[in-house]
Order: sequence, then structure tokens, then C-alpha cells
Amino acid sequence: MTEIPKAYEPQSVESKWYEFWVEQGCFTADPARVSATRPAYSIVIPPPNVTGVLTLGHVLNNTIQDILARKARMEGKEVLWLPGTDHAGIATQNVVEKTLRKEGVIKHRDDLGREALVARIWDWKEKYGGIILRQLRALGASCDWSRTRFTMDADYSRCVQGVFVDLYRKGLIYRGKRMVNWCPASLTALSDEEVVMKEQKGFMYHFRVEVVEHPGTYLTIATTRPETIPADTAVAVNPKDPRYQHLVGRHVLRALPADAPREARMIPIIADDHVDFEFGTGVLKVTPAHDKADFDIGLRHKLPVIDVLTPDGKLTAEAGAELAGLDRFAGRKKAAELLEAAGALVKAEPYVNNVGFSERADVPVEPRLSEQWFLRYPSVEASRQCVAGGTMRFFPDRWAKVYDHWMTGIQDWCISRQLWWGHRIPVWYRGAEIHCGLDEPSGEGWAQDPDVLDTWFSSWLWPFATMGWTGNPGTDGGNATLRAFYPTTDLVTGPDIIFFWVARMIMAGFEYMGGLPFQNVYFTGIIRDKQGRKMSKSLGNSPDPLDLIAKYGADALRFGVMRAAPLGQDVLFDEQAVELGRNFCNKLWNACRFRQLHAGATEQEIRPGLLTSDDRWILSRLDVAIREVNEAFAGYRFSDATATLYRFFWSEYCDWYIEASKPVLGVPGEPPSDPSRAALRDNKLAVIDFVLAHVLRLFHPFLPFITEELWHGMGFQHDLPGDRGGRTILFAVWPKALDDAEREHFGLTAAAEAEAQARFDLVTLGRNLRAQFSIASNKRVRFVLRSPVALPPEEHEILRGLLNAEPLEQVPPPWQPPQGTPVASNVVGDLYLPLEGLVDVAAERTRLDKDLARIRAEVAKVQDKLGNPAFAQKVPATVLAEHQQRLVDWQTKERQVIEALANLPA
RNA sequence: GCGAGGUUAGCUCAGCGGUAGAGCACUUGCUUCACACGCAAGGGGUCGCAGGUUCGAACCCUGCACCUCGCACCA
Repeated sequence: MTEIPKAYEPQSVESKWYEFWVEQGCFTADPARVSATRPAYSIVIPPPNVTGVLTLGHVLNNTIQDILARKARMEGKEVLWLPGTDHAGIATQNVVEKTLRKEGVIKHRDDLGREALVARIWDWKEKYGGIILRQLRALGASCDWSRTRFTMDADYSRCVQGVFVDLYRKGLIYRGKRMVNWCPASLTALSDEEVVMKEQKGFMYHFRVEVVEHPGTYLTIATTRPETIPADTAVAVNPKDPRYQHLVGRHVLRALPADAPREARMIPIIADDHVDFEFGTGVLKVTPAHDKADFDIGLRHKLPVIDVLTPDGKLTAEAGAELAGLDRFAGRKKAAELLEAAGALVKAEPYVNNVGFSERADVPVEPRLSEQWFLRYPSVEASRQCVAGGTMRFFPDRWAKVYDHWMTGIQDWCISRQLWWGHRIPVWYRGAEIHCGLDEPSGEGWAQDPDVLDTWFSSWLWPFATMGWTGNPGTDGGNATLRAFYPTTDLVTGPDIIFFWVARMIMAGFEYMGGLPFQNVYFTGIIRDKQGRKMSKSLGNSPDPLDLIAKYGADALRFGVMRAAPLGQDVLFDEQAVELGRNFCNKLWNACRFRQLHAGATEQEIRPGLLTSDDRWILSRLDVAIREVNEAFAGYRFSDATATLYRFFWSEYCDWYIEASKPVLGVPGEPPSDPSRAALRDNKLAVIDFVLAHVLRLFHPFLPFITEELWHGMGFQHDLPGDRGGRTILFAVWPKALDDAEREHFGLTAAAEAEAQARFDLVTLGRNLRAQFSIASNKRVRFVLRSPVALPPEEHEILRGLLNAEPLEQVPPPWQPPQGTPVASNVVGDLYLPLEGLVDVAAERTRLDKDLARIRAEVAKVQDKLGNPAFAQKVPATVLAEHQQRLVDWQTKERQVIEALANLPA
């Protein structure tokens, strides 16, 4: 580091090192290097949508993965972080179709036809599909890009279809005509997981129908969907409902369409337990074609099914002339009007109910009877058990309950989608014949099923399909990647896809690989804005991570997000957090710059005999920090790790240690001529280098760019083997806490640490005195320290420097200051601030009185406890001793303040 | 309706049985030879409410209130 700018400038640094890492192949995983001493560590990325652009959610998620991957590399593991993208069927097809419509190329997808549209989507994917992966590079993601996968890669597709064929042959995949969730916007079936319930404001319409067999008798029916009345094929009541028992078996005249022939409108009154007689009027209209529960009732009572809705949610001719062609919502209004006009409408009350929405298209789904492919989930029990039994661990573990609950009540999965973009179902039909296989059967007249598979039916194979799995035991047995890196170590993902993806991957892992696909799952929180709202495009509260990177640097963004993201909590994002990260990087930069200004050889051996108390203190604090960081990592508590590192580096190293070292280091460029002082100085530089070299390594997973820059700038890579930090900090050895021998070697004891701490505390007290008497912090003033033990010269210098005292006199106890001299005391001694003629005695008395009151309150508190006979009897000895010590300490302080008060002039 | 998580300083959160903490924000003073993206000092909390257990409760138990989020769902 020759010329060091005053402030850290991330832009050039980041691109430079990223290119370097990639050129050097630092991120490339090699299964051949895996051995007993070099274990494998692997993560597969949750593949972002190929249409996607980087969001803060991706930043959170991928920063965590990068931290894990980088730390594992430093621990000497062979790391594979496997990247890729997901073809995201509906989303991608929508995006491309919309673009083509906007460009006027098509009005509808049928204008192009299946093959041409799919070709267009591929073109689009080639052109824009890599955007998000390029953006991840800007974030510093250390993925093995040579292994980038896409869920529609040819060999990946082969896996997906192979699995379909296998499950079909096992009888787990079947085709059936069922009620499914139909999305009228995307024109496809959806799985239950793709439907979200939303509260909707609407009306509860009460209308009446006449009982055919009892003219003049009417039944009142409550419904939220009058437009489906033309599809009603019965009216149901509870068999135990005394109000209606006598009418069961009779008929009513369906209210709509009113112009239909009388016999066509006759529908039976049936009795079914499903009907809740306390709800509404206790009379239920039964619409088997448009309601899941009604469909079941229809089956029980062999009711006909009348479908009055088109796939895109419009009413058909069967709904009657007035309703035909109307959209379902317009139809609802119109139907209500028709009822009113006919005098059948009793009332329409505002009503809030829950309606299923298509998660992606955000329109209400229609329950619809259609022929679809379903999967009876495989390996359910093993998958459930591995989490319940703790073999696979979830962080935070409360998600294990959510998972278990879902696995327990699991329903068959509707896997077919009426789309063109995706993996086509490997089934062919010829008349009544059906063929399921990887390839088209020979012979004439076969037609392939037009549907594609749910995107998640391909992503559930991601952990092993990305590693080249084929399903052929011979081939897979020789697959070095699979053998070395599967099962993967950690999975990092959002809890919103626990069912969509995580649960299904576990089942696929058991079914096809015979075990867990990953050992640990870390669930991130959801990124929200600072008001706690979800990030969304329409709210405009979702900052572009790339803008933030350009403004503050990738390290700053990573640090800011990680600091704000406690385990299992949602993250309230505020740009201030990134600013904080930027400030932190700058602090790190300048601390290294400070070291650099003092020149001197780097990384000399530390000579324990020359260590001062503050040297021992910082080494001890470093040791504590390393322990805390490693503990935090063990529990995946990344925000704790960043908080520890922040505290250690800023509050302990910079604020105290560096400040304390200044008197010893002297003026930059002017090394002390006195040999003993020079030796002390060199030793302090050695301590500084020791600490910084550790700090940079500890920070590297969080702040990859700046730490690499400084690692080289400081010359810490010198003398290290190329693969252990010599070439890049990426492979530098992850810091270990000091062992007992090292602690002894440096003389790190609790007493030594407490001693230095007490001196620092006295400094704070002294600075407080200065502030009390309005002495600017940059003004040098005389202090007198009265202490029974004289400090060695270098310690004296440190204390003087920290107090900004000139001079700092040291006197033994008999010494008495002039009456009224302000004083602050602790175990080190009494620190006087002699202010000739400046003291406002009244103010000083007030200050001391206040202090005394506080201290006496503490004394009383401890005395109360100790005075309680039960306390002394029941409390553990250590706690008792600690309380007794506390009492002594407070009483000492009390005496010191009383003495100071006595010393004030009357 | 069932379940989970939360409620601690103005804000965001840590602490989860033994003297209430951090960062930001705030007040005051400082262009002190690494850093104003900074330094120093300081103010600020009956730890949601009510009971209980305990020598001792922010922390454990019970109930309640409010906020999030899942799951289920009655037309």
C-alpha cells in the first residue's frame, strides 16, 4: 500500500478483485481435491426466476450463502456453491407474451403457435436470462459459475421427464378428472400451494325460491355468488334441521335463468350433513361445477354437473341470455339485478369472505372440473421423520413444526399446467392407448399430451439434477461431483417456499438418492421497508440493490443487511443500514491506513516480555471476539457475528487500543531513537498486525472486497503459502480462538484484562470531569493521579495520552489536593483535575451529591439482599460472594465521594 | 377456528433466573498529526397488562390485550 486515499473507494476495488478471483479459478470446486482432511462443503443456490432481477431479498439470501461458502473455504473445505436459474413457467411465459404484445408482434399466443412462441422465449432467455446471475457477481457471490445450471437444460429436462416416467410406473402419478384451482387469467390449473386466501368485500345475497310441491312456500338461500345460480343442481339442507326436514325430496324452481322451461328449472331439495344450519339461512345452493364442497355433495347425491363458466371466467350461454358472455364479476351484479327484478331478492348485505387468489396472476381462482395429472407424494414418512427426529435441522427450528404440519395433512399435487413453456409431459395418446416414456412411441398417430409440468416439479430435483444425476445407477456411481458434494451441507432460502420447494426437495431426495438432500436449512426473514411493509413494485419501496452498490459499495450493502437481519426475524430495511456499512468499511480502511503510516516491518513476532497491559487487553478481547463469532456461526446467527465484530473492531480496537498505542508509536516517520522505546514500538506494531490480520480474516466472509484489498495492501499475504492466504485472503486460515498455551505465552489473564479495563474506566471518568468543567477534549490540562502503586513509564504515557493530560502527575497517597479540587476515583486511584480558581463549588457539590445518592441507592439494594436471611441460605456460594464483593465496591465508591465532598470549601 | 412468532430507550433489535444493553437518532463539546463516512462526554427504559413460582423475574408458569405470519374455512 503506497498511496492510500483518505476514504475507501469501493468501485474499482470490487471489480478488480472479482475478476481476479474468477480468473484464478478461486470459486471452482474440484471433486478430486476432496479428501478426509479436506471435506466437501456444498450449497445449491435457490434458483432465481430466469426473468428476475436482483432484489433485496436476493441480497439477503445470497449474502448468507456467500458468507457460509467463504468461511468454509477458509476452514480448508472444498467448496461448491452451485448457481443457476429456474425457467419459472407461468412468470416467464407471461413476461415474453406481454413483451410481444406490447411490441405488436402478436395479439394472442395462438398467433404464433406453440413452437414459435417457445422459440421466442428461448431467444429471450438467451438474451436476458443471465441478468440476475451477473448481478450476483456485483454482490460478490462466490459461485462456481462453470457449473451454472438452468432447469430447462437438455440433461436437466431428461431428469425431470425420467422422474415423471418413474413415478408413473410406480403408480404415484395418475391422471384424473377432479376439481382443481383454475386461474382464469393464466388459463391453467394451479396447485393448492399457488392459491392464497384473501379477504374480499362483497355481498351476501338472500334470495327465495318457491317449493314446487307446496306453492306459496318459499325457501330463502344465502349466497355470495348469484351468477352461479344457473349451475345449481340441488338445494341442500341439514337432515337434522327441523325447519326443513319435511321438504327434503321436494323440489324448488331454480331462480335463473328465469326464461328456462319450468321442467329444466326443477331441482331437488336434498339432505346433506355438510350443511351448517346455523350459517346463513341453513339452505345451501349446490353448484357442483363451481365449488369444491358442492362437487363432493354432487357425487354423494349423483347430481348432474352444469358448467356455466368459460376457462377465462365468462358466463356461458347455459347461464341464460342475460348473463351469457359477461365476465363473472359483471355477471354477479347482473344476476343480483335479475333476482331483484323478479322479486326474488330478499336482501343483499355487505359481507367479507375469504377468496382464493392465484398467487401469481392475483385474480380469484375458479374451482373447476378438469382432467389433470396428479402426484401422490413419495417418501412422505421418511421426509417427515427426518426433520421431526432432528436428523435434518431447521434454523430457526420453529419452521420444523410448520413443515411437520404440512407433511401430515398433505394432499396430492396437481402437476400439469396448461402452458407452453416448461417440461412437456412425457405421455402420448392414441385413441384409448396411453404411453408414458422418455421418447415418443413408434407407430403412427400418437399425440403428446399438450400440457407441461409445474415448475416446482423440476426444481424439486435441483440438489442432484444440477450435479449431473441421471437416475442410472451405473452412470451416477461414476459421477465424481455427485459423490463428492451430495448431499449438500446447507440450504438457505425463504420460509415462503417451504412447501413449494424445501419439502418437495426432501421427498425427492429420499425417493431418488435415498436420504437427505441437505443437512441444514436456514430460513431467512422477509425484507420489509422501515414501516414494516413488504417490498413491492407498486409501493415503490423496493430500492434497487445495484443502485445501493454503486452508491455505497457491495461490502457496505452486505454488512448493512446482515447487521439488520437477526435469525428468524423479518428485516426492516433502511438505507441508513447500508450507510452504516459504508461508514464501517471506511473505518476499517482508515485503521489500516493508520498502521501503514507508521511503516515498520509487518507481522513481526510478538515478544511477550514487551507487552503492555493494553496489548494484553486487546489480545484478550480479540480472543473473546473470535469465540463469540464462532459460536454465532454455529447457530447461524449472522447478525450476532457482525455485531461482535463491529464492537470488537470499532469500540475496543479503534476507540481504546489504537488511541492507547499512539504515545508509544510516536509521530509517523519519526521512530524513537531510544532502543528500548523503539523495541516497545516495534512490538506494538507486531500486536497491531496480529490483530489486523485476524480482523481481516474474520471479516472476509462478510466484506470480501475490502478485506482482500487490505490483505494485499498490508502485505499480510507475504510469507504465506499460495493456497493458504498467499495468493488471496479467500483461502487464508479461518481464525481459531487462542488455546491455553497461547494465552499463557502472551500472559493473558483475567486479572491483567481487568487491570487494563480499570485504567480505561478511569480515563472515562477523567474525561467526564473535563466535560463537566467544560474543558474541550482537544485542550491539554494538568491531571494528578494519586495512587499507591506508581505506573511504569509506558503505562503512564498511555494514561496521559488517553486523558490528553499535560502533565499527568503521579503522587503517593499522603498527598492532598487543594480544597475543592474535582476528583474521580476507582480502583486504580484518585484522579484529580486541579482547576485553580475555576471551580464552581456549589455546582461541584451538586454533582457529587447526585453521585452519592446514586451510589447509596446501590449500596442499599445490595445490603437489602444480603440482609435477607433466606438469601444467604439459599443462594449459590459464587452468587453470594459476588454480591458481597459488589457491596464492598459500592461502599468504596461511597467513601471516595464522601471524601471528595469533605474536601470542598465550606 | 388451529398454530407459530412478537410486544425491552424515540427507532431497529440483543439479553431469556442474579447490578437493564447495542446501533441509529438526540443533547453538548471538539477540523486532537487514521477516519467529520470522524472523536469525546451525556440524557433517555415502572422490560405490553394482571396474577403466580422463587431468596431473587425482562427472563419460568397461568390468564388477558394488541401486532405479524402461516394453516384451515360455512355457502
